[in-house]
Amino acid sequence: MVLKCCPFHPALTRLLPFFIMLLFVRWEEEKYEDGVKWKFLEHNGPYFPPEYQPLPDNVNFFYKGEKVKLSPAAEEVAVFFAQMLDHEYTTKKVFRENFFKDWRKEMTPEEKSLIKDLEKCDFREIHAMHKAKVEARKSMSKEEKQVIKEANQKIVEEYGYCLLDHHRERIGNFKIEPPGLFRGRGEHPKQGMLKKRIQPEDVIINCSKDSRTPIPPAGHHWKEVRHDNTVTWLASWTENIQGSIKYIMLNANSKLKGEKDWEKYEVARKLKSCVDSIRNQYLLDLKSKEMVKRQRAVALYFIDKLALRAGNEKEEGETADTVGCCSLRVEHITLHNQLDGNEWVVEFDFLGKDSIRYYNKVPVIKKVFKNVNLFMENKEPGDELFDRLNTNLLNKHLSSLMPGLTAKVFRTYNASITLQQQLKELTNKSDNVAEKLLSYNRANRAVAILCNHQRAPPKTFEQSMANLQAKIDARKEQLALAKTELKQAKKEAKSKGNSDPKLQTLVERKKAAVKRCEEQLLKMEVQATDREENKQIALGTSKLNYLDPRISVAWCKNMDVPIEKIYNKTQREKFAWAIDMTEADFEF
DNA sequence: TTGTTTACTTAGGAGAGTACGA
DNA sequence: TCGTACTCTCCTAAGTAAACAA
Repeated sequence: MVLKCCPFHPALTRLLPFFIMLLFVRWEEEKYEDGVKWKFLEHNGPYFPPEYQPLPDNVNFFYKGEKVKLSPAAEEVAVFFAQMLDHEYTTKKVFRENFFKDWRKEMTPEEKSLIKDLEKCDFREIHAMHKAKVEARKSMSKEEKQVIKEANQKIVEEYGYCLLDHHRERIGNFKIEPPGLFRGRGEHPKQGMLKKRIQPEDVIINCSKDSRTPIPPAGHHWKEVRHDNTVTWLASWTENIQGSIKYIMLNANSKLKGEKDWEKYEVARKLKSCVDSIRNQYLLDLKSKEMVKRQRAVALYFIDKLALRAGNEKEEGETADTVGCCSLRVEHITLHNQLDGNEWVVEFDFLGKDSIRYYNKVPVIKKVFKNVNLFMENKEPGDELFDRLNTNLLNKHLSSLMPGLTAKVFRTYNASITLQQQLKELTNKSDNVAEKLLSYNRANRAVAILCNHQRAPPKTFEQSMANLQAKIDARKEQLALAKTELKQAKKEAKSKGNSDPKLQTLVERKKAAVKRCEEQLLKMEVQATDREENKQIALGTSKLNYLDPRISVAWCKNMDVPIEKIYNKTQREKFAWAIDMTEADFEF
């Protein structure tokens, strides 16, 4: 099939099998024995943020209106707070309390005994200095910006790459996270706490034995240097807020990540072939005598139909109160026998990952409805809906149905299959590229809605919408005028018996003007619709994480749409494997 | 069986960079 | 040419899930 539509020179055509083999090798070369991720790994270690620079003498902190010279450690933390003063969260009680508590830990005994009330602290000079710095950076000349850019380039060149099994690979996040005040998402109980500066003594380096070990910054040493080739990370450290481990890993365009991504979509495609029998099974399980099975079946029904996340249990008080499917509580569900003309409606209202609200009213089958009703009986609002179920149990069951199957595979599968269906339904080969792209975005949007990928409406949204509307109105007026002029021209031409060539040309010109106006108006109206529909929806997340790129590549090939129209440079790099290997007839 | 640790993917926001229209 | 609006990149938090420990 490659050959039959191949546009290459015959000599190249003969070489094609070789190229294909090369591609194959590039993406699927030497699978190592189980768990081994690499044989050779060399890098220069992470890049550390610059040391703290104390405030100049003319910038001061005040307590109860008195100038106070803070010790460097206390001053640095004060600066973190001062920099955030424009943000709403510095007004939040939890944030302020956490900050003040951690700030006091950095103070000298004298400072501690003096500074006892955050309300009496005046950070305004520090804040002003910070704002001035930001302003100065913005108004730098082209040349100054160029100098900074080149310095950054140099850092990337030195720390941004590693050598992994003969390939020079980009590192995703080669910089150690700088210290600052922690801002979790949503109502995070730890917001405002001090995120401490990471020292080389906190960092574990991972590289191969026979590589050049990264050299720690002068006067420092690493916490540990290990040689574990069953993991993909190059360096790690433990963060002080949650005590979780942070990793330095490869960029998404690396071979290792690419292979993993490809595998993910292959598992989802495998689900396609057995999803019917899995669905039949959980529908049967809805009637099971065992409560565990019925709960499992209902949870699976939600995960499959609504693309809910698994919902691991989390430690209370450590993070914002969010849930997924298995951790849903009674208070997140309202049942309606009848609602808006539908029977058996389940109303969901809960905060999911990143404290993004999930709100949905879903008509379900009667058996599911009755089961949920049963699960809720004799429970308090704060009780778990699925009290016999957890993600571990659910995934154990799933992997027994299909190797590699877990709850999150359903999200990938349903997202990708939805994109493929929507693209088929919405696009016509005869459309122009703009129309095809609108269809693509609509298909993408359908997936984003399914997965509940939201964003905050852009701050300038109302304004920019109003601007666009003003433009539309102006264009409408212009169109009305053009139409009147056309009418007038026609009338004049007719009065001359349609015989004056000059008047005929004028009529044609006016007709063209009307047409142009109508087209522009339509384009703007489409744009307005698109923007309005996209107000609170983020398309990027599904594109990057849930949609098999081969669907999009094949669609581009079929529709003669350049791949650059749907994937930007980073996305093309990440999906290079798909762009290389996908034919127009690819089916998810 | 249950809790803990680890490794990895998924996520939205901020700010930098770029394009586009007045 | 400038300002504004949109896009992209970076950042790092917040999930999932498997391995391991008790």
